[in-house]
Amino acid sequence: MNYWLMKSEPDVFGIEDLKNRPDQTEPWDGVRNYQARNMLRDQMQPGDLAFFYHSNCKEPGIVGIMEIVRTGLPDPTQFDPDSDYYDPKSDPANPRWYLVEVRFQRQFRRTITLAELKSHPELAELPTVRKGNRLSVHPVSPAQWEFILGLE
DNA sequence: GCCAACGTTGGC
DNA sequence: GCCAACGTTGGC
Repeated sequence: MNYWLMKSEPDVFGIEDLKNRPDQTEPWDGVRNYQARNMLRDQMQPGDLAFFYHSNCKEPGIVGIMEIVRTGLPDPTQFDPDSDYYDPKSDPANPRWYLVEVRFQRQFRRTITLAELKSHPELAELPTVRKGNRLSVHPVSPAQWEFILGLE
């Protein structure tokens, strides 16, 4: 059982959108970074939990928790010429990009902002607060996970 | 295999 | 909208 943090732009897909899905479940598509892909494909397990992080918005930060329900699925958007995530170089016989399916678990009472995350020395090693880190998916240690839960 | 040019991310 | 940081591409 592992912990993760996954970023999404709320203007594109925010936690409200996940909560409002009929089954509160969504394929987490569009990851186009090899490091993040490797984690999605090789390390994530059903039952893992992930923080939902809102990026590139007015108040970036962690807004809730979701559960990883299915893993190791080829991302269909890579084969769709009409998709923003289309990748003409990906071979259907050997897909380049993968996704996991996530399910809404709960929304925090408030956003735990990036500024707040940065203010705690206990979180100095959290990739999201490290300078220059842009990974949209990354692991969270059990200690970091518990600490962040305590901030809510 | 190097590296310049270009593209993307994402905070501010 | 700016721009720093980082990733990818492609010529050589």
